[in-house]
Amino acid sequence: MAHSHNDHSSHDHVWAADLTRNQGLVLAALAHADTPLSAYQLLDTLRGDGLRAPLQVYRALDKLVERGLAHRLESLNAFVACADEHCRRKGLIAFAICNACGKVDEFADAVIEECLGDWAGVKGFKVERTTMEIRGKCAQCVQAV
Amino acid sequence: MAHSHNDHSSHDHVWAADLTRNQGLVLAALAHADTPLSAYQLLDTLRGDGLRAPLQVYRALDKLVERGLAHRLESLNAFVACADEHCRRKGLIAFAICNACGKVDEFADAVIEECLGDWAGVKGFKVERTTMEIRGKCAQCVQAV
DNA sequence: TTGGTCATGTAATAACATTACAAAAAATCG
DNA sequence: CGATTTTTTGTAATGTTATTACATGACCAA
Ligand SMILES: [Zn+2]
Ligand SMILES: [Zn+2]
Ligand SMILES: [Zn+2]
Ligand SMILES: [Zn+2]
Repeated sequence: MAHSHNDHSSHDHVWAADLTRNQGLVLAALAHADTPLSAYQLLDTLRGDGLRAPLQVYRALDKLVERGLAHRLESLNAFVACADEHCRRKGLIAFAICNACGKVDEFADAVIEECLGDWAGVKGFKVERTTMEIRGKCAQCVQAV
Repeated sequence: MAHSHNDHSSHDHVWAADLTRNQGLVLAALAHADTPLSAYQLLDTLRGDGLRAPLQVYRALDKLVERGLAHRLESLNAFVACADEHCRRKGLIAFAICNACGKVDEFADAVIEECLGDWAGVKGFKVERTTMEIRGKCAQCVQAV
């Protein structure tokens, strides 16, 4: 791979060892943001690191999402770093997105997943992927009147 | 309103009486489709009826979605007519979308909604709107090998 | 060395959605 | 009724998100 292993020295986390340079840059940008970022926001953020075209970002995002290191929020057309290193061992993931401050809370719920499994069993539907996004106001923003 | 009350004679359903012409056209197009349609697909479909610009479709969709007569599928950037005349009396709505044939099954699940309410209660999150979209294969397409 | 696979770079284009402004139609009210 | 206000419509331009097509370079293995 094209990964040169000398670009990540300033990062807080140990990235999956085999990320390419572009993937590492995108994941780092997502991890340091406190709200979701669109592909074009990522591109702007990373122009200083040599990224120039949307496709470079989209390709990196595809891989990161595929590996569960990042998630796409369909209702925002934006992306977040995975906030839970165990989320791949869990099943369905849900996101609570604050419409006021933009912060996202990632969580898993076994009961919801079970409900879904029941429904799918009855209907004969084969679930491949589930999007669950709750929009509203986080506790902090509710208090802030 | 601009509704002239003479355009809907051929429809199978009784539309909400106060739809405007554009809203009626868009809802009829969605209702007659057997898969979700994007705004631009709707526009193409309705060019013969005089629609020319994306905004005409988007405006109609906004109203229809606001009133619960149509739903937006975030993971497809597309829209469907509401398949359940009582869906506005229920709470959370989920959509099972077949990746093979494109058909969408709209359903409500009280247990999932309750889980969500519990989670929101604990977290102090004020839920405004929930998107739940299950992607996979419908029974028919699973069988079709 | 050669061929295969994966990642990258670049340009162009497609698909989805909104802003801004003007005009027409409908509802409201004295 | 006519005057006012609100809603809907029409149109153009623009902004945002995502993909296609094609060429190149890096790595690996036969
Ligand atoms: Zn995660
Ligand atoms: Zn908030
Ligand atoms: Zn519905
Ligand atoms: Zn199907």
